[in-house]
Amino acid sequence: MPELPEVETIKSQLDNKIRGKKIKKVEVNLSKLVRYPLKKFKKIVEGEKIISISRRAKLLIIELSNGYYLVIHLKLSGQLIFNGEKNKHTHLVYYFTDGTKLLHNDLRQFGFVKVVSKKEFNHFFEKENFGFEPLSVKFTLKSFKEALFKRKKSRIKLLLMDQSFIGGIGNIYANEILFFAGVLPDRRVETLKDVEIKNIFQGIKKILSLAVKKHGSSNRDYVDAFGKKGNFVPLIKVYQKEGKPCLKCKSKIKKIKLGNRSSFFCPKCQK
DNA sequence: TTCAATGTTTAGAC
DNA sequence: GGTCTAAACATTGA
Repeated sequence: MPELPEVETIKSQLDNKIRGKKIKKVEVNLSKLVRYPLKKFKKIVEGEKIISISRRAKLLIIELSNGYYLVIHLKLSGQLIFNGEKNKHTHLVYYFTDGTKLLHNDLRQFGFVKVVSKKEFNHFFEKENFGFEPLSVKFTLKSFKEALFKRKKSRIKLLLMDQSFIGGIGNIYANEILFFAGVLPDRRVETLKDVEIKNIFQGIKKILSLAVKKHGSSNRDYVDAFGKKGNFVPLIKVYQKEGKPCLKCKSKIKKIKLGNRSSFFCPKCQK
């Protein structure tokens, strides 16, 4: 579940809780999550202080005092919980010198932790080739239009979820943004009118910032850094609402497959 | 028992 | 090169 709002929530909470703490020991119960030689990983992490926590797209970045960075992706079901209770999906535990700890859980085991040195850091993100950071002030209507112009044939929903186009939007928010904008998910970029592009742009900003404020969506497994669920689910208008009446016009919400993912929309409100 | 699920990557097709 | 699809990863719950 972690899309931008969920990762952003965890980032802010962890920044508050673990910045400045020193890692005494790291326990690894499922080594495939660690995309780095295990012995080296422990050597790099143990004994270091946490300098900062940041986010790029859906990645969480923990900066260590020795110049290394831990780059974490939660994929579908990852959780980072401060001082939580261990369970059978707890694959990593960072123990701090003050007696607190940070759990990394992952039911589906798709997530990962990578180690990146200061030297490799810029190169790493160039290689990842993330697009716009949607809540940044640098992401403007003008830059959005210019980028869209290069992807004329794409279907708009697939593009919103394309991390090299714009970073951080997943299936839930892509559906919600297009409902907000009144645009059908399978529309080709070249058919979009100017006002529709503007509405999509505003939808990106509005939906994502509202979802950050609500600490994200807990549809299944997502919890924040305190193990609590997010509060955006009651505000979801179309995602997984197939057959339910549209909140605006009472038409039945429809579902189609696009790029192997479910897309939900109101056939009357979205054109 | 079968299917779908929040994300990404890869292979292959046109 | 742009774009699309299916499959793979692992597990759960409907």
